Parts: sequence; C-alpha cells; structure tokens
Amino acid sequence: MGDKLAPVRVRFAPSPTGRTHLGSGRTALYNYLLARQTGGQFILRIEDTDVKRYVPEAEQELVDSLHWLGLHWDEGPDVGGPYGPYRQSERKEIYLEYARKLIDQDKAYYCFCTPERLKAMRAEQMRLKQPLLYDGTCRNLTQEDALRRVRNGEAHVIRFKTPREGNITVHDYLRGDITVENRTIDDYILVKSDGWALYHLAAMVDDHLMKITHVLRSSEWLSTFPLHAHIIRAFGWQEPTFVHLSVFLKPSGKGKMSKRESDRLIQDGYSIFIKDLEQLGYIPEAVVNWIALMGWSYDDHTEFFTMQDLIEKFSLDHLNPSPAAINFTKFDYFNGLHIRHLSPVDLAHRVKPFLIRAGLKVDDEKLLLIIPIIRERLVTLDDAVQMAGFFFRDELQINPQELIGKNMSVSESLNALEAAYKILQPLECINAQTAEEKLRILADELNIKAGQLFGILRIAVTGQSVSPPLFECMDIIGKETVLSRVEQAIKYLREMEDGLTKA
RNA sequence: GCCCCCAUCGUCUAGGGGACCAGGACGCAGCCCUUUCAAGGCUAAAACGCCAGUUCGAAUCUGGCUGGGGGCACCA
Repeated sequence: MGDKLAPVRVRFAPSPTGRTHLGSGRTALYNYLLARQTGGQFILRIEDTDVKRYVPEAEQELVDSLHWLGLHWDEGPDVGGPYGPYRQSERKEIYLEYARKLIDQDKAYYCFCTPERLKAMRAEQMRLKQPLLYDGTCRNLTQEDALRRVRNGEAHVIRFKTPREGNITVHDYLRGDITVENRTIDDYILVKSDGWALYHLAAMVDDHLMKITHVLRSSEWLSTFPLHAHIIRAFGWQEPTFVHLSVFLKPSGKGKMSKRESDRLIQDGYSIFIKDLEQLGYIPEAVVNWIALMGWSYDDHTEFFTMQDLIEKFSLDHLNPSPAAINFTKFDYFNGLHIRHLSPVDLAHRVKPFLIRAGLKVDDEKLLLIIPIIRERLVTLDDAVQMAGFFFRDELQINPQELIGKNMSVSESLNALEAAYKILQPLECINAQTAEEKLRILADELNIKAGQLFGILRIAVTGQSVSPPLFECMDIIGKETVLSRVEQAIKYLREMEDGLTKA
C-alpha cells in the first residue's frame, strides 16, 4: 500500500444535472492531488447521457467552481486530449458497440419488458417483501428470437446477464475485499430504449478506453461496485484501483444533506455550493484545506495545508471510510486562517470587489493601509464592508445616543469630547505617537478611564462601537476628516444636552 | 423488505494489541494581553455505542446487537 505511486490517470466524472457542491469538490480535489503528486493526468469527463435531467448552466458552474478551487485538468471537453471525446453524449456509438460485444458473448441480452410491466413487477415484489430485482423474463430468449424482434422495431433495452450462481469479490482500497452473492445483483440495464448507455456501462467503457488507473468516487457507488466489476471482467479488462470516498452528512451529523437542509444553511449565511461560497467571501485556499481534511488526515497535529502541501502530502492510506458531518464553524476558522496568510496586496485585491459591491468608492492606496489593521479581524472577505466601510464613506450614520460614554452623562461626554478636540486640533497629524499619551493624560484629568474616552472618540470617528484600533484608524482617515467628524459629534451631543435642559 | 458500508470528545480527526486513566483542531468556558472587536498565548470541561469472546493484556482482533449511511430507476 501507499508509498510512491507510479503516475496515475484519474478522472472526475460529474453529470451536469445540478449545482456543484462541496462533495463533488472534494472528490475532484482528491483526484487532482493524486494526479499532481504522481505526475499523472487529471481528466474531466462530462457524463451527460441523461437528456431529461440535463441542466444547461450546470456545466459552466462546474467548470467555474473547479477552476476557482484551483483545479485544472489535463484532458477534458474544453482542452481536448488523446482519448476524447470527453463528453459522453458524443460517445453514444462507442457504448453501443461494446454492448453488442457483450450480447455476442451471451453476457448481455435484449429485454422487451415495458416500463409499465417492470413497475407492476416491483410493486408485487414490494408486496411480497421480496428483493427488488428483474425477474428475468427476457433473459432466456433465444438470440434469433430477440434479434428478430429488434429488427421488427420492437422497443427494447440491453441488460447485463449477471451470473445467477456463486459470488463475486471486489476490492475497495479503503475497505478491503467485499464479497457479494451474485443472486443479489440485478440484471441492470446497460442501454436504454432510446439507445443511450447508462452509467454502469458508459463509465466502465470510458475508464477502460481512457486508461484510468484509479477511480476515486463517491461511496454511493459502493453498492453497484460488484456489478461494475462483473462488467469489467466480462470484457476481460484490467480493473482500476477503486477508492470509494465517504459521504458528507449535514452539520448535525444526523443524516445526509437535503434540499431543506441546504436552504436552512443559506439562511445562516453558509452554503454547500462552491459558487455561493465565493460570493459569501470565502477564499478557495480555505475551502480546499477544509474539505481536504474531511475524510483525510495527515498526522495527529498538522491542519494548515496549502494546495502545494496537499499535493506533496496527500495519501490514499490516510483516507477515512466513515461519513463526515460538514462543520461550517471550522470552515470559518480556516477562512480566517488563510486570509491571515495572504500578502496585504493579495488581500486588498480580494477584498476590493466586496467593498465595491457594497457601494463604496474604493481608493486603492488607502485600502492597502487599511489591510494590516483589519486582516486579523476578518472571517470572510465580506466582513471588510462592516469593518472598514467608514473609511470610504463621506457621511457617517451615527446614533447620537452612542456618543454617551460608558457610565457617563451627556454633559460629561460632551465635555470630554470637546477637551479631546482641543488636543487633536493643533496636531500635525493624528496617530498613536502624537495623540495617545496626551489623550490618556486627559482621561486622567477628567477622572475617567481611557477606554471611556476612546469609546466616545471611536463612535465619533468611525460611527461604530467596534472598529480596528482607534489611532490607526484616525491616522488613515486623516486629521481633516477626523476633526470634522469630532465636530459633528460635538454638535450631536450639544443638541442632546440642550434637549435635556429644556425638558 | 432485501443488499452493502461505517462506528474515538458536540464536530473534524490521531490511533493498527502493552508507549492511551486516549493526542491534536474547531467550538464552548475561564484567564492573560488589551482603547472596542479580533488575532495570539495559557488552562479547563469533553469521546473509545453496547454485550460477549480471543489474549497475561483490547480503542485496536472476532462475533452479535444497536445506531448511522448508501443502494435496490429505461438517474448519475
């Protein structure tokens, strides 16, 4: 097991039927890591044989999501490659050809049972509490008979002729050997009546033709794994290494993600859809780190990983087969962690679109000054709007009530602010060096705590009770604006005092 | 109903018979730092699902039970 793998050929093979979520992202990531680590190829294959479920926008979202995560493929529908086409809808004839090979060898057969009959059959089986398997009506039709009916244009599908006796042992990399009795495996449909192959056939054929060496896929495929092995063996092909990845459970750990659950998450400001995460202000470095660690670990203490780290350290041997609950709280932690690892210039570039989206006029130079004082306070990029919006607004929206210092009266607050103004006014510029000591002395003289004074000033200057460090803020805002904001605050306090004396 | 998989703190996990009265991380609580909020540092509470068996010894191996998950489509 493990050690140094020879170059692998791996694939991520989604069907464009819906939005791209974290589970897909992780499967794609693991495949990608293995390819990069071994110097092999990562292939994107679009499994779009189901015309009815096809969602046109899905493929674009898929491509955007993977690119955003930093995953790029060596072969795929958009970049081509030596084993194309990479879209199953362009490979219909190939699957048909292989299905016929199976029929010729009596390993598959034509079936003329109608969907209605099948439905009734299943209902009956349900009633009798029997396993839900095809009853084999068409299994023993003679080749001539079947062929004649096919030529006559009778609607038909092609089914796999699963052995009735004995059992099959398949090998999953994480779980070891799994043995199943053949009689519990259905005669699955390989080709539908419209001529399109189903996953079971198409994926096996493609994996073979595309020389896939390792199949890392969701564990929802575990139950059809024996069938897949039968198909591969029926063709006499070499089996790739199969690795079935654990599923993601909802945050509570009780049950899998559902539509309902996913809607609730969005209410809470989270989402399982990768595209949404970008909008919410999460950065791809954090997403990658986080999902990599759900089902895989490196050792008993390392948790911070860049994509490069993962490429070097990822190993199939440390994969965990048990289901994992998605933990968004930890995701927030990882996002903050990775944000703090970004260079100021990089962070500025990433934060800027969020500020602009909030309607702020962003000055690049000023933004770069702000980054150092907000970076350890950001959980998401979007937090910058709350945290630093006041730097880019001409008018502050402040609640005059908040200008009253903690445990202070209106007149005391006014008095303190006016005194502070007198200290700030003559300064060349306002920052920790020029102003802090003087204001602390003032607080002493007024017999209030420095925190009380700074609190009033913070509201006056930033408009909010929570902000980056006061003096850094004042320095960036500039003396002129600081003074005018303090003047405005003094005005508010005077109005309040007047109101009080009148009453 | 049938088949398959899984099982360590609330969550993600380390652990592969003695190094484990079980380690790390998030979260939670407390403390330190501190002009607010963070970040950072320190401390605490917190888990081997249950029952048998194998063994001198079991979180680790075996069986059963329970719980959870997946599948049983002319979806992937």
